[in-house]
Amino acid sequence: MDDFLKTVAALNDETRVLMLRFFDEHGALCVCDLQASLGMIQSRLSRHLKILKEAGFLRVERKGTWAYYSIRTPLDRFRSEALEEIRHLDIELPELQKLSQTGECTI
Amino acid sequence: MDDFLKTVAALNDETRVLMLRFFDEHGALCVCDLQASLGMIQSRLSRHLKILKEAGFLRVERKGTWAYYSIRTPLDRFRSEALEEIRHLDIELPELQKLSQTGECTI
DNA sequence: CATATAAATCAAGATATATTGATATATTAA
DNA sequence: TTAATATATCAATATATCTTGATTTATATG
Repeated sequence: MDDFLKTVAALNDETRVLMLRFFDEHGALCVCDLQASLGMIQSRLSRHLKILKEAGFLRVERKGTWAYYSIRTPLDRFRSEALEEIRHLDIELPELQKLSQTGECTI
Repeated sequence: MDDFLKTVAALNDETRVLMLRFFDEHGALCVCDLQASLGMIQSRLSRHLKILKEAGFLRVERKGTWAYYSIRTPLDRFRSEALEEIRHLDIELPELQKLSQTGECTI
C-alpha cells in the first residue's frame, strides 16, 4: 500500500507531471537545464525531483557538481502505464534550454 | 491534464484505495453497508464516494433512499491498470456487513 | 586553503485536503 | 402531512503539501 500511495502521490501534482513529460521527451537533464527550460527556481525543482526519484520514476547520475536526472528504466507496469498516460496528455511543453552541455550554467 | 490529475488525486488516499478494493471484492454496496463494514462515519464515506465517482471510478444507482455504488464499467485503460494494481496490494480487508439486504439498516 | 558553482535542505507562510459533528435533502411509510 | 431513515452537504478544525528565500553541502578550481 505504501509504495502504491507514494507512487500516486508523486503523480498528484501538475509540476511533476510536466517534469515527467519533459524527461520523457528530452532524456537526461540536470537541475539547471530544468531551471532554464521550465522557469522555476532551484529549490522547487530539487524538491520535486526528490519526490519523483523516491517514488521510483527517476534516477540520478552525478557528474562533478551536476546531477543528471532521467526516467528510470525499466519502470514497472503501473509506472509505465502512468507515463504512457502522461505521454498522451495535451500539455504545452516549454522549449528545452540545455545549458549544462555548453558549460554556461550560471543561473 | 485535469482529468488525469483528478483521477490520480482520487487514488491518492488510503481510505479511497481501501474502498475501491472493497467494491472490487464485493460489488455494489450502499453507504450503510460501508459504514458497518469499514467502521467509518457516514459523512466521511459520502465525501470519498463522491470523489471516486467524479473521478470516474464509481457509478451510483438509487433504489428508494438507498444509493448503491459500484465500480463503473468499462473503465478506461489507466483506471483499469490502477484498479489492477490495487487488486494486488497487500491490504487487510474488513469483513463485509451487508445490512442493506436484510433491511436492518439503522446505523 | 579560499572561492565559486550546482544542488540539497531548511524554515515560514500559503494553499489544499481529510475528519468530525451538525444540518439539510430526499424518499418512504404511517 | 408527519415521522423516520438514508444520503448529501456544510462549517470548523486538524493535517499535509507546495512555494519561496535563505542556508548548507559537495565538488571543482585558482
